[in-house]
Amino acid sequence: MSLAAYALVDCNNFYCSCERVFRPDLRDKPIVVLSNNDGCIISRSNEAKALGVQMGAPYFKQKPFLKRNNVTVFSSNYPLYGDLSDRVMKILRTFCPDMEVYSIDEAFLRLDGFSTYNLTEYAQHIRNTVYQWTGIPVSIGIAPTKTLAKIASHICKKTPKSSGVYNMNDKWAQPAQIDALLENVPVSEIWGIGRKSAAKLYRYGVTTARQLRDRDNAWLQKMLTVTGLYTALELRGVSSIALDEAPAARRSIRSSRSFGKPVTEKTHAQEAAVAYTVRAAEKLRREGLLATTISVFIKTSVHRPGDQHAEYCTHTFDKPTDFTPLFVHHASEMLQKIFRAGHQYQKVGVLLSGLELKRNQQGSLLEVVSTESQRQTESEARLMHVTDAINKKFGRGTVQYAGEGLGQPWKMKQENLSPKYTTDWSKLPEIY
DNA sequence: TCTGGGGTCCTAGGACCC
DNA sequence: TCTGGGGTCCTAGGACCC
Repeated sequence: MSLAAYALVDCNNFYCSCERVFRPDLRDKPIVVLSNNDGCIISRSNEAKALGVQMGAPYFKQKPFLKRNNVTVFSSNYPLYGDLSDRVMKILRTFCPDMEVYSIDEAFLRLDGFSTYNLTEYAQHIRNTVYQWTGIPVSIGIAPTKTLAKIASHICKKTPKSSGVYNMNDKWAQPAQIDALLENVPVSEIWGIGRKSAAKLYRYGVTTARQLRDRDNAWLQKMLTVTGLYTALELRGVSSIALDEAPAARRSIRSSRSFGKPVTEKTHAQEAAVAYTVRAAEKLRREGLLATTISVFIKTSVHRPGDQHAEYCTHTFDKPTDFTPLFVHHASEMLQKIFRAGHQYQKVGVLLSGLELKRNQQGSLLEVVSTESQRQTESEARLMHVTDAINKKFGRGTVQYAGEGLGQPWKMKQENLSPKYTTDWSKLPEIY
């Protein structure tokens, strides 16, 4: 029987690579992409990594260094990354229909059906095609499980001579080689082992992937719950995390953002809560969903230890809805409740959950609907439809809720955005 | 002065029911 | 009003992911 084969296709430095598609002049130059609010560095080109720029480093601290070293800085352009991601995924699907789109820049392929192929060569071919058709370089790791495929793709990125593909299955027949390989993987780098678990494992002397793999099941489950056990099984080559080809429906929608500067006024916090509520509700309708609960949270900055307050509050509706004014009403009310004067708040957020498909709602034959409430529902739907249509056509915020406020002093910082690259999405097709 | 945003899953514990 | 075990459902909190 042949070995199972999962491939992880991982776009290299994805956001940076996307920016380079439109700026070929930056091909061998150091570049970075910043998070929202120009907060921190979330993508680095290899040249930037070589300079020692750290992932997640606060931009304000790195700014002089970046300037000195001629690093080109981009603010994130998510519509662009989303579009390029779609193109990459479409190409991958033509090579292998058993596919899980794992994130904006990663996909798992299940290559079991390709046993007559030389998988390494096939992966090379995939890689070359993606690069030719999109300009995005990818790394591909192949292994008997998803967790090992992740490791394989890491190895691949670190080994220049791998030329973009690393096939662990080739070595599977020589256990000593696999042992040696896992010996070199720190436990903290394993997919599914985060900071807390890594620290815990360290305390018990488990520092490498090989050591984790060789612990007994009961111990693993006790220390790391079943998810940790699955991870260890996967390291042994026993596939325990299945390919998720049709991801389950979304369960929640969140809209939250850090303020441009700390907020101390209740009205400002409330305006932000309303604005995020409006956005979350737009997303809800765009995806044809209804929500049964809305939550609002508020928090101070972790970087100000002397001034800490975080709280959240939830409201559940009698029946699922997508009506913005209703969300807005409850969001404001809850914010009033959790806001405490005297704190410098850093962030508020809104979460819609208990989601269900709107079309599953229609045609409830058992419910007795009065013509009055029927008419009410219809006019609500029409109102939402019209506002969404106007905002889509003329830009977000054309029709705005009074509660969002006009000045919006709490808004994300924009000063550092480089105007040239915040291109309106509608302009991009002209470039192509 | 300035440190992202949006998700999922697992578990423990409480409420409720029989 | 007391006694008991066990099941289900919900939620908050923790941990992880990109």
